[in-house]
Amino acid sequence: MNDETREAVMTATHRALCTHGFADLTTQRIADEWGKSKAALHYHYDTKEELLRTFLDHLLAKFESRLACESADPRVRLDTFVDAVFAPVEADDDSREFAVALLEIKAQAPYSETYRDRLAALDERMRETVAGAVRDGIEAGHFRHADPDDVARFVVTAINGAHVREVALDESPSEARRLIEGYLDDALGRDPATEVPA
Amino acid sequence: MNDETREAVMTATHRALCTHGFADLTTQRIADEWGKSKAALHYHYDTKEELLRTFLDHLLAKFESRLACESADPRVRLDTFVDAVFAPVEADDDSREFAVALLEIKAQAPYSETYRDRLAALDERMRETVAGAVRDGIEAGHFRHADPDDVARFVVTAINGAHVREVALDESPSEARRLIEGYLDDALGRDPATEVPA
DNA sequence: GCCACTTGACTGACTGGTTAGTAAGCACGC
DNA sequence: GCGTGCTTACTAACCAGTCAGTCAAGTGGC
Repeated sequence: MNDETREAVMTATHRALCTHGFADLTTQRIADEWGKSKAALHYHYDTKEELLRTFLDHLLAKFESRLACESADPRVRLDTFVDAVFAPVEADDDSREFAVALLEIKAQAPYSETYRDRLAALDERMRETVAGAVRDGIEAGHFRHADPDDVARFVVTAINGAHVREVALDESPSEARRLIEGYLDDALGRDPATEVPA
Repeated sequence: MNDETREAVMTATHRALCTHGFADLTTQRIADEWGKSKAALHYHYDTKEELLRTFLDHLLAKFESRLACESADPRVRLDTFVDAVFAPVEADDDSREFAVALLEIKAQAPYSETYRDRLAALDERMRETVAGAVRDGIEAGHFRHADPDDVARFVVTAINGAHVREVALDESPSEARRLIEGYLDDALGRDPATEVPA
């Protein structure tokens, strides 16, 4: 398949997903967004499931690339992580719709090993990012002593909670972000990083 | 409608929901669990939506009653709350399946004002329970000073997160419970309550 | 330069299956 | 005999996936 075609289908899937939600996402609607026929979609992807699997991989790869931060300062790495999680993707004006669709996917994870695996990989990546930064920050004397894995798990759990609340209660995530940052300050006794993020 | 009939339909809905999940919950499956025909359901409830609205009310009323705790000791009230949230309902051996279905409902909240309203009411109830206990605990000198609303919001957010993780990652909620209790100890400087929960 | 053929991308019409909701009629207690 | 509670049989809509065929862009032989 053409790279250009692939990208167009991924974009169409994303738009159809945001417009109609995961539960009402049909191959017809993806095809409509794409501007081609439903049969053309089945020409490139045998089943709807295969298409969605590809889409999810595409999505998580993009998100993981946003988590990457090479800074040597663990305080900067932690700040960048929180930014990456809470800031909407560039040029994506339906980040709210996307959050909705993502929660629908999370809710379907018990019925699909594919989804579960992808989400588990993403979760591990997030926890490792936080735990690594906390560990390095303690070692460097920036943070007070704490269990890095516990802090990471708690922070990511709170992020998961903020996600549900944004979707199910239509609550702005900014409140949750403030509380999570407050928790990090208390738990780690953070001194503010003076470096600018790389 | 008969009270007995109502209860039977609610139980059937609950079972069908746990067995098939929310996305695959059909009137036929509810009718099968009930032991009557699909048309009999439509005799009592005009639409599927009306039935589900009734079911959700039934469900949240039951959960709210579990949150009720009359103890005068705020430490006991807080413990009871955490117990109520994390302990599975009595005689409910598919609490995991129910958690799955509940997340599916949360994910559908953006598309249904009914669901959103019910979930918002439940959330407020939970936050008030925690905030009230924290406020009283501080006043009574059991807890160190902290913003009761902030603590409540953070705890409930973490509980929301634990819920997603249980469903999407198949993670036991016990780990999250430990972290939340640890947070409460740190944030409030809790001294253990010696009373037994009422 | 032209013809026969292949290949990749695609379309429109269709199939089989599933769904919420409806219609018409039946049993039974009062 | 009449309403309440129910059944069987149906409908209209919608869905994923299939299929036969179209079209354009090659490819090789001569």
